[in-house]
Amino acid sequence: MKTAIKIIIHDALEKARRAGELKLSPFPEVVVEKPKDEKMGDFSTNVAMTLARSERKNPQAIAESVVRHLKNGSDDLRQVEIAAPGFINLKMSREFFMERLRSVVKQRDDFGKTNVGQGVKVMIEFVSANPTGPLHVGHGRGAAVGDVLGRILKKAGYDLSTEYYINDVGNQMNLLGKSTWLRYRELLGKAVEFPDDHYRGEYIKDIADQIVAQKGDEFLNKPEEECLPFFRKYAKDNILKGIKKDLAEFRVTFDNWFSEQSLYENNSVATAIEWLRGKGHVYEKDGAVWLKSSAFNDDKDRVIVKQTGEKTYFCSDIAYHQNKIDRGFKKIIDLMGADHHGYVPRMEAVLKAMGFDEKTFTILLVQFVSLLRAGKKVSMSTRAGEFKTLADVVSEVGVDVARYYFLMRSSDTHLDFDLELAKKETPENPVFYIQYAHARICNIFRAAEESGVVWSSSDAVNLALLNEEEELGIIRAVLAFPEVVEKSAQALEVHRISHYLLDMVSRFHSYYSRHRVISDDKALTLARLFLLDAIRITIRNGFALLGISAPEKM
RNA sequence: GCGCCUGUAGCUCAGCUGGAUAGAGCAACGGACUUCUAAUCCGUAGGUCGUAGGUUCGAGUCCUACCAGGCGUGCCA
Repeated sequence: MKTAIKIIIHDALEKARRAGELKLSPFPEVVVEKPKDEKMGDFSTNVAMTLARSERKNPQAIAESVVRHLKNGSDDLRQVEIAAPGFINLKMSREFFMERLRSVVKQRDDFGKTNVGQGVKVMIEFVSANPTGPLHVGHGRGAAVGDVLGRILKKAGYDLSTEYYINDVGNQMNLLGKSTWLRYRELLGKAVEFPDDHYRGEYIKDIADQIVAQKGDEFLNKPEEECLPFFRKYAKDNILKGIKKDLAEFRVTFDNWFSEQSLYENNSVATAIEWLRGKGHVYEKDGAVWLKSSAFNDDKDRVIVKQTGEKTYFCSDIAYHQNKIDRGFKKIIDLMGADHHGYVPRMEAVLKAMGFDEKTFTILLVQFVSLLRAGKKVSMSTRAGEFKTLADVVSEVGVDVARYYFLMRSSDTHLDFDLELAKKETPENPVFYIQYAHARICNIFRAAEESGVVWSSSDAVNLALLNEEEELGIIRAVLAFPEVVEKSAQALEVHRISHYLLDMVSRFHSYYSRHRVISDDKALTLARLFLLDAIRITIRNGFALLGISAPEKM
């Protein structure tokens, strides 16, 4: 919608230049926004102010000149005003809005689609939690944000792939295998000493239990080294299966699950190191191999091969990202928990060293989640305290609520997730507020059908009857949806969608309480049903982006 | 010490990449169900945008310094 306005203003500027009134070098970027107060107009632009300096004229004079050329341009304009200190406020004709409202209903599920992405290949990697235990609430936030970001990017016209990187090698895997093996021995009556740095969770015992059931004491008298590979793999597979199940229930799916181990098996890690060595980005010191990341803005150089000959986690991550580049992704997004933020500069250094445009590599940090119950912090310790896994939270509050809570705040602020508040079906809980609007609309359609109204979205419906101030406000809000999607995609911010829906829907609730939709005035009834259909479509499409259901009854 | 995030109404948070008189929800107070769903709506009250400077026509937004909270600063992942 705003692009249409941009073009109109652009044309007016062009005419002003030809008339010799403005120099326009350089030609300014036209910024169109919505005025704070809807009474001032439907749109406004500040070009006159931004031009003041380069034109060496005062904004008022520039605005006057632009407006002169605006007036005899477009049928869509109803009124043009200049406001101090130089804003140009535009009011659009009714037809301008009504045409677009019709197109919302025609587009249905596609409403909100844009093409800012222009089919650019994007990879977004998220969650990527070690398969050493079930997902916790923090992972849940990352999962929700990553998943929704993906949906938004797709809607905005990107060619998107989502991926989960599985850290299935290295020290953590060894600890996992060892932990399981120890629990196994314990179950079979051996006295074991369980080290502090091993995985102590109950789930390890469950896995050991399964192994006992399947394999009996087969491993009891074998040496540790012979047992560990089996325990490692068994525990990993088991936990990974659980992670996949939890995510699926949370409505999060991935296009690809990428194994770290595969990078070793096909020699990618070694190849990556050699490649960097060839470029002179790698050197040896103290018996280890270092990446010269400090040459690319990192605080210091980083070890990629330890003295022991083992590769670090960072090392395979280098190979992994080289792999992403090789697969042709032009935009690479990594989601990480904020506790990993120390990792950002070195990762950026790697991408720079590999010659990848730094502007198209983004690490998004998702801040912590504090789980509360009625205002009191829920302990997140591994000890069998209160709810701590994602699955637990989901089963308590439901998927819709859980997702909404993770998505309602900007991801770079800490999030308080209060379980009691989340369960309340009151205005304190915005999910229900939005869902209720949808259910209400569906109910009106049911009532209309029951009373014999035959509604349609045909062009014969006279939208000019939508004259109420509230109606025009809602129409404007509905039509803004594609821009919200676009902005979310550009800023990589999911919470904009939640906030938008809340605002749009509150206009509907307010409208609902002031005006009846179904009345004896048949033409007006049809026009209002048309509007409600558009609102309903927008709620559904918005919820589809958030992965939240839109119930027809509540 | 250094780095990252945050600081906006009593509470939880927005603020559209620098625009017009800083906005919602909750909590408080007062109203609205004989109607298409009251899981709703209407009204009142609530502010030194952490502090101090700077940049300009214009700053909650940008730059600098400081204060407070969180996180990080491994040959862990």
